[in-house]
Amino acid sequence: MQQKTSEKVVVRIPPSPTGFFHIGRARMALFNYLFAKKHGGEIVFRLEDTDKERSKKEFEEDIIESLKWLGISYDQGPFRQSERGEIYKKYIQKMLDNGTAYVSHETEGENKEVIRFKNPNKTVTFSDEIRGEISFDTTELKDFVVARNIDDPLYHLTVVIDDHESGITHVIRGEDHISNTPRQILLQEAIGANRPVYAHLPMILAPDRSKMSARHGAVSVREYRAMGYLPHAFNNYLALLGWNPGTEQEIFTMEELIEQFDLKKIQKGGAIFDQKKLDWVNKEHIKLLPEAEQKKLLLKSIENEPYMTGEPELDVEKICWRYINQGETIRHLEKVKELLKEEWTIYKREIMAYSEQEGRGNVLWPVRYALTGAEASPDPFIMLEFLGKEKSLKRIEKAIMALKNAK
RNA sequence: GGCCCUAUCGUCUAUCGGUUAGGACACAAGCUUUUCAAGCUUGGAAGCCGGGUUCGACUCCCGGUAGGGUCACCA
Repeated sequence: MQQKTSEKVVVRIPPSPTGFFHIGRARMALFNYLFAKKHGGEIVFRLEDTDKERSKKEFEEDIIESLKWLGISYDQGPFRQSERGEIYKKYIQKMLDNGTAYVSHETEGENKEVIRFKNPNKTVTFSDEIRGEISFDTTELKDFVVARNIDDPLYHLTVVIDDHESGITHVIRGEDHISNTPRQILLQEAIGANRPVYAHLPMILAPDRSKMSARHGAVSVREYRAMGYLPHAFNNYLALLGWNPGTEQEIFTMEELIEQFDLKKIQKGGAIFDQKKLDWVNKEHIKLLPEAEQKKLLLKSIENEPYMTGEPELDVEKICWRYINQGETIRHLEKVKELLKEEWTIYKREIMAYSEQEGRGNVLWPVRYALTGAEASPDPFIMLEFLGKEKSLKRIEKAIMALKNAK
């Protein structure tokens, strides 16, 4: 049965702690979050750790931390499937009793006996919010295994039971689950669960259009976090990967994302992750920050530059701007040196006035270059501020000496 | 291979039968030099192929091709 739209929306974020939280899962969590918030719904956070071999506490912590960093909160959980054995057992017993599952004697495999689903062998048709109607003939699924034994259920069964128990109304997940859907629907029918609304999102692809993996560079959220991206910018970019509101807006706050989000506007094809565009989105978000915050970020981004960690090496040729001669450059630097003796608000204004008069580049370039010895760096005033008066004066003096010696 | 999904600039995308096919990132050129976590101007760049339907298809239908997903006692 399809859920009534008047019902309260309940979605789930169900990662399995078998690896670091990666960008694909982050985007899936984001879309669930946006959808739930948009409709005033609830979010259930569930850790799918039935694979005892591969599930690790370390990964569980990484998932929780990553969600927190992204600002994706949840209303219930985290639940761990490993702690819900009694619930699953009850359902398996029920299935065994009503004949929708049976104990099967195996000739191959690890166990002599497993629990199989009694497949009614029919065609299952479900409606996907993004792709429309999808049909499968489930005969090829055979009587698939649903549990190793009554205490050891497998993925598809636990998913269906948990979704049912949590009253999940919308399953928003990756495209890789499309072919899992019919067997889960069969299981829902066997345990008497409602059918949620399905929405299968396209995948994030590597630059060669293959599946994203560690081979293709950073894939875990923790790595992007370490690289210094703003969480809101990261969410913004992830949201844009496969979705857009149909307008030309590209930079969104979380609130705007929630406000404008719509499952119907999600793309059907996979999308390549483009770090250059992420950089741009991040930059745009930085511009929205208060000036003090921007300076802090800028300072952090250059903390390892040679001119911050040590003394800059000056190339005498590069001190002068374009065709301005050395004598004139010395004169400009001497003037700036003198102006620098004033207080910050004063000298900034004075130097600016002086360079407007003498030609900005003629004055500002030598100053910036003297301070950093680099062709690319933040502007001279920012550098003056970061370096402090004493260090700045020393470096300008050094540049003047270098010019005089070169004469 | 079977089944399923998908297909517009290099990338992310708009278009929902009639547009010079729009925007953004990236790229190129130029300007600017408080410029490299700026800004401005300009430029090149796309409907996978073949059939239909229609007065008219990027848009609807069918076929092909390509890519992706999935076929576990993993999740």
